[in-house]
Amino acid sequence: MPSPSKRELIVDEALKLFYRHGFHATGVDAIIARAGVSKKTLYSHFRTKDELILATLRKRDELFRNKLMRATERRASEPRDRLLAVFDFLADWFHEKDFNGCMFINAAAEFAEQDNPSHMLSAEHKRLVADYLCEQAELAGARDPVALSHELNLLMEGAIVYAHVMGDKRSAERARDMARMFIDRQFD
Amino acid sequence: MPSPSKRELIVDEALKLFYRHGFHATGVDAIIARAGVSKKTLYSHFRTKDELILATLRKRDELFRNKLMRATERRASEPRDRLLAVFDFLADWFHEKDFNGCMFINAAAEFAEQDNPSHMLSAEHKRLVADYLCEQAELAGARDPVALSHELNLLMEGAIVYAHVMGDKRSAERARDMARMFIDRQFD
DNA sequence: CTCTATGTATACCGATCTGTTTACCTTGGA
DNA sequence: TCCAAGGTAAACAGATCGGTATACATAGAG
Repeated sequence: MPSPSKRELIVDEALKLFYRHGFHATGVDAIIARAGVSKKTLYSHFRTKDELILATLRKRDELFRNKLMRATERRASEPRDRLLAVFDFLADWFHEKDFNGCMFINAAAEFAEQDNPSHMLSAEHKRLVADYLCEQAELAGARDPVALSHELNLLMEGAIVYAHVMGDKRSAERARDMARMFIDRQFD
Repeated sequence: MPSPSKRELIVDEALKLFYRHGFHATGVDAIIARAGVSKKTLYSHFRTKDELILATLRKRDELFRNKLMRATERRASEPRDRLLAVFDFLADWFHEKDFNGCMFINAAAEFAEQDNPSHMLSAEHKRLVADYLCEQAELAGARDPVALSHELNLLMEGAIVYAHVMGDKRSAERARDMARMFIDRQFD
């Protein structure tokens, strides 16, 4: 049976390359070269490149949401404060040297059809982030947690686009200021 | 000298294909086939595919901003109302059958480096849209037109991402409701 | 020691990519 | 009528694509 560490190695390198250069622009040859693995090994773990892309997106989803949850829970202990702390997490993320936007927005751009598996997985990721926000909003005792989570999520997406397309990293602070209005409105 | 109508034909077909399938995934062979033009003709008008991509993005920018301005000015005569009408334009756009997100967000996803010409052109497009919003905010007599235009623009980007990645077309209405708060705040 | 599993390295497949070249056609103007 | 401009169709070049196959190395278990 295939060694799990090889598989992980491949996914990790694919993650970096897909995120930096895009999915279509990254060939499997580049991935195996960086992973130090033969092509046969790659195709023993993944039937096609598309399957590798899906595995990569799943790992990215797991890593990203863990990072988001850890960061916000480290910054703030009260759920209501965590709703704001999400935007501090964004600010840090935007300033990472290899920031290249949201990988799932990028994936949806390259796999435009709504029924494409990679596109669907991207939508699922966004839904899971919104679920986390909703959960925190509930814990905070917001009047309408669902509506609030959608508002905050929409602000996050806007900030990410601003930061990536226009290179304006202050968008995290702007979105944070905007978010405060919607949070406060839930607790008057 | 090359006939202008041929060039236009090529750009128009490239626009459709790039928007629908992405830039890397669309080959020049598909473009010339759809345009009914020989490869030599394409390369007499554009030195490389990248140059064609840039010309395509320039045309998209022109078409999109004209459509945005016409639609908002048709819907509302007062500048302050136009700021809200932008989100009605978004709603209509999201419901077009060939809606595939914002072509410039998609371009920035495929050409991730900030100094890539296509990425820079995408940033410029976003800046020009923000300029239009700022102009309308000024005409409306907003207290801080620059800040308001950034807020509205960020809401627009968020709504677009929501609509494309998650397929949630109601995001235009949600963003509109959110926008009202920031607009009203400028005129108390 | 030997067999088997797992891996590497590499050649190869057919398709497709961007871009060039060749040969031929059509059309308008002097 | 003839010529040049601008076009088409198609072959071609060289690289790269995703994916397969072959040959060989290595290491652990019996």
